[in-house]
Amino acid sequence: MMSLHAATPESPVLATEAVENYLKAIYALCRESATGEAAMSRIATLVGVTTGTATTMVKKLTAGKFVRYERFGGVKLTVKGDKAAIDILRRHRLIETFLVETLNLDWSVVHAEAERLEHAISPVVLEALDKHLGHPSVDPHGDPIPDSQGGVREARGKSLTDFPPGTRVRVSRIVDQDQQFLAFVAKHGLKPGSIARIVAADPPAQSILIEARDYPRISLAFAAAGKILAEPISTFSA
Amino acid sequence: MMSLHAATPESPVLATEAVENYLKAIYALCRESATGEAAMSRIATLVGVTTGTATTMVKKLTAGKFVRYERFGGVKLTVKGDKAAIDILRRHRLIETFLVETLNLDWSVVHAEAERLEHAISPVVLEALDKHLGHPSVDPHGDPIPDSQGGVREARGKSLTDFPPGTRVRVSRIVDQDQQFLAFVAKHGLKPGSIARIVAADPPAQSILIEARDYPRISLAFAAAGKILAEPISTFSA
DNA sequence: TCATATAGTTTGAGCCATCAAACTTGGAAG
DNA sequence: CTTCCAAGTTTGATGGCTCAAACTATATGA
Repeated sequence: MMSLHAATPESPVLATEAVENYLKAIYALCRESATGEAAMSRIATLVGVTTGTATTMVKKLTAGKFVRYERFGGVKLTVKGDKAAIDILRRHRLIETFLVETLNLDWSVVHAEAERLEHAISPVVLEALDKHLGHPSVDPHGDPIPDSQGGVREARGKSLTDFPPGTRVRVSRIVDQDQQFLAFVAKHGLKPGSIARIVAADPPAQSILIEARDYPRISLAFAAAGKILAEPISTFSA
Repeated sequence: MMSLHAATPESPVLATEAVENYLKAIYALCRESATGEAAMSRIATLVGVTTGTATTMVKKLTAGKFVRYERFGGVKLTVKGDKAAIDILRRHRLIETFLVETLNLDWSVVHAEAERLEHAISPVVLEALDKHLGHPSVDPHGDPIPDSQGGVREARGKSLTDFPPGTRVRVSRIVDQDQQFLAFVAKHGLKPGSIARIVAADPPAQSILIEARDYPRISLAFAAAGKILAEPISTFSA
């Protein structure tokens, strides 16, 4: 597995904590953008720095062959940058899983904790953690955990807004790390693995009515429902 | 429990990773010095910087009220600095214990790993870890783990060189973090908890002969034996 | 086509932690 | 006493990351 903790002679750019954070941000932005490129201002916002700082850093990443980019153009990960980003993702998600599974921390708060630890964990500890957890394939939010070779199996599942009323579904993934939102999701029984039924859709109100098993029905704005992915359940299974 | 992760208004000195490392070093040096003070050059060596850098940093620690010191004088921890150092020690030792107990990593390599993680772990995660481990009182090296109030119960036990030949002892602590030495200790069955018998002492050769239960007898230089602490066992117990 | 707003870039500065090298102290040995 | 050395301090510089503010390119739309 590739380690970010060794500066190779051919690349003078250290994999510092800052570098790792930029790579993570660029990876996420490339995923969700139509063009597959990340805009400078989005990178800056996500990392939490000014755009000037982001420009400077992206130039350094370019020098280190982590990204491809030219003045006023979009930023794209190279194969090397992609590998590095996936490695960070693996660390982050295994740590989150550990915090929930082994330490019983609240599902909705582990993201921030993992954010700090992911930069300090070595390959040796990481693999021991992976083994301890039984080589999990998804983290507590339903996000896929890349394997040690860097392979990512994106979770299947469509957004809750895409199911016709009446469908019974199993929640598979929550695509948002906001603590408030995650707490809300947990409170209404919509964590990954939960079973729920789409009661109705109300397009004028931009919301749907949903009922998780053993929870009262609630109405959910499209914006929120869109961040919850699920799979339909045939009434016969489970 | 005191957290180093919040800069309080009254102290403009951040508890950065560097600051934590200096505090740990100063704590260790004050313990083992006769005067209870740490010499600048020793601090520099332990932290791994030049003495000039250490001087600069100690001045900053003084400004932050972590230590007391004046030009050309020794360095001493204040109550605040002592608390901070003990907090770091607690993090370090709990992490080491976790790495050995939960992740089954080799006893002799966990020190370096803990060194990296101790700066990234938050109070919340730390307390969860402590609970998960059952509130252990010593780490794998036999070093005491400070409790969450900052109390440290130093382990009892005398150095192996202090027992008369024939004594049966239980190893309680290894006072050295060198990976080589720890591996040696493990290889000959002298980890904390092990039972051994002092076979003979050979003052001219500056060594003792010792035999761990189920291991062949070995000869051990005073220098090495001095770093292994143990308690005598009455033949009736265990 | 031109003006302009928006996105991006550059520059000059600062902070943190570090080093090398020049300098200063204090004490021990003669 | 004086000398001298080891220990400690200071200074000037660097690298990494950041900001604010001045500047520039691009695209949109009038």
